[in-house]
Amino acid sequence: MPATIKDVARAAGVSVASVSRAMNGAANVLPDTRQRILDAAKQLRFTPSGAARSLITRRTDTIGALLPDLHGEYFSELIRGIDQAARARGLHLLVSSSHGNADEAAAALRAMNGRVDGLLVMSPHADAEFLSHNLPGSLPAVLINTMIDLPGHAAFAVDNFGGARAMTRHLAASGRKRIAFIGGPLDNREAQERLRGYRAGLRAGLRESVFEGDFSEAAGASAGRRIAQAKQRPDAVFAANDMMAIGCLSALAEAGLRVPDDIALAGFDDIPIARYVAPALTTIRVPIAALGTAALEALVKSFKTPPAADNPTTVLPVELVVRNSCGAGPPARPLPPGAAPPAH
Amino acid sequence: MPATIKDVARAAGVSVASVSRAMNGAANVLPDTRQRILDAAKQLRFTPSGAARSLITRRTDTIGALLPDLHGEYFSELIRGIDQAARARGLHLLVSSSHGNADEAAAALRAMNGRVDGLLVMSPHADAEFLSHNLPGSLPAVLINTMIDLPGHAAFAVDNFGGARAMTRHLAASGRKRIAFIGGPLDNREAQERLRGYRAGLRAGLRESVFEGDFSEAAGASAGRRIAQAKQRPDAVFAANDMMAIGCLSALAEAGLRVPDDIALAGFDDIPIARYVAPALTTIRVPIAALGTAALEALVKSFKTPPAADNPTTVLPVELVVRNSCGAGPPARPLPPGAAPPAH
DNA sequence: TCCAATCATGTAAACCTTTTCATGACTGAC
DNA sequence: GTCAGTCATGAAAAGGTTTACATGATTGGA
Repeated sequence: MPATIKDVARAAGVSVASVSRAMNGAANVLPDTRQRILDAAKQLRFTPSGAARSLITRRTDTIGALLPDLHGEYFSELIRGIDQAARARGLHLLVSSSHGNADEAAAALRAMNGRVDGLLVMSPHADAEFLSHNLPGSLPAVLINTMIDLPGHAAFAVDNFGGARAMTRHLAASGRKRIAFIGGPLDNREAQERLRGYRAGLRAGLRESVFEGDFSEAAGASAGRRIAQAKQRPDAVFAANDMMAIGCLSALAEAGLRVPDDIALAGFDDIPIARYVAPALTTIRVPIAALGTAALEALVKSFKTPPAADNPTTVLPVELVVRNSCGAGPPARPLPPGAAPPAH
Repeated sequence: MPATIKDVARAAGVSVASVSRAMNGAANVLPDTRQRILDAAKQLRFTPSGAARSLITRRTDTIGALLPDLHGEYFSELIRGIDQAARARGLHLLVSSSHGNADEAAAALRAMNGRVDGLLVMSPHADAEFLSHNLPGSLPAVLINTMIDLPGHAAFAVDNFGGARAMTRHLAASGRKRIAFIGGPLDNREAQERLRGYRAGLRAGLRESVFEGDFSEAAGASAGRRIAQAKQRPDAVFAANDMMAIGCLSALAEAGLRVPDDIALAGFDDIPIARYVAPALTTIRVPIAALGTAALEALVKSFKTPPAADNPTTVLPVELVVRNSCGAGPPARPLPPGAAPPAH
């Protein structure tokens, strides 16, 4: 039974309207009265109820983020980008993660209604049909990494296709002949795009060789073991993300293969760990945090001016980062100091 | 202008009460009526307003987390533990981070009121006085890693002191004579405890040698440079967290020192990266995710039965993990596959 | 055939705040 | 001394939902 505005009003001997004014710093309240109210409020440990307040205000100062997951380096970076931009605007963050199926995701979406001013959506279930059915009516939303165009909603994505193609071409250009690919989950848009980029990057004459994976380190290790034993062993492995590349690296090492001498290795994402493994991982740098920031900023902008109906997805460019794991990197060198965020 | 329950009632030709009942699956509504209401609701894309609902229900199904930061491996792990436990109970997560000063933290605390059912607080500003002044009255809260006892609130912490003492003793036992320590932020409780543990672990005869740091990789590198040039160079470095140890590692390598041959190195936390650096980092494993889970579970429990007034902080045990960086680890070996979470 | 019980549905209060409008006191100018 | 204007304050509506209570219809038993 927390104190309400009424309790404060009674204690200060004024009306609730005056309390509201005093608490919100309205100009027209006598210094004397204001002080009496503030004292009473502090005394009673009064804090206005966010629910009641946003019911009448129609603002929550909160944005919701629907993410497939919360942990791991990738999401840590994404959340960092979102949080940074949100904080700069005094917005809070309501996160919701890991929806096993579309129904759960829909429920999460519904639960956000009335609690957030807008939505950031990055979900494997977020196809056009799902969204148009489940997005609470007229709640602004920005789509992340779903390669779909939903009229009235801004969308951001990373150039997964271009990055994967560039990496494949780089491996081919450095003389690798049999380039294997470890794929991500089949139903994942990003994984699909990366696979498509790999295929586009293979020059005529290079044979495609795809191993299945699911973006996890364990899957990378498993693929690595199969690759090490393949009769026609690949001389390069391109994993659809860094975590799989790292898993693969350990499997290759266990099998006695040297990276990059016996086999080149590359990843995708450039998560912080990529710099630290030995050999350091050649990868595609994805502006993960920038993706989050851009999405949040677009969302805030759409509060004022709803985006035009025809809004093609904004594709953020990626960058090839050559390190030692593909044999074309700089000579072995100490770890770069790096401008790292405080750990805790 | 999202549809409200009234719109649905009108469309279905019933009262708002019936709509509410139908939407919430109450038993006493005719199948025929229910279907009509559900159809109308779907047609109008109606989603109940969370604000209005929790205003009357006095439940939000959301828990708030006040954290000093959101990114980095440490918080990623912590959030993972919290999120996992929250999801299992159908709770949402409202996060708030990085409060430069106590006023900001207080504002964040206030903003949570009426939007959450309970609070997880881990903040450098969270001392007993701050909390008793700023915690919205009668909002359940659980304290994390603040070494303070606040009557009526459960508290969890990891054994920073014991862990640091164990690590220092381990280094001493393996023959190191001059063990330097890189400290964390001076105002950080955990850092203070770890320093205390370091001191307790130094046997009589070993001299204390503390370098300043702030938990960031850059600070670790900076300390590493100073250590490499010290006239009486230490033969072991114990960093107050892993990120500083990693920064230190790169500085030592740049200075031409071999780890562990010339100098041993140890960290604290056992963040995922620790396994991957070369040489792999000896460290103290902190059950970060478990800390989050335990805190959330205690919070949920306190909804039903408020904790007793005398609730000593629950201290979670830590574990010494010996790897190669201290010279006492297993011989160089391939990376362990590890049971890693999917990356994204 | 009538009465009691059951049950679907409707009415209205309650949750807590903000904000519009009304009121009345006071100021200052004529 | 009156009147317009200024300004602090209060009364009350509004926001969207849940729920206790009221109502009226239907059923079943006597």
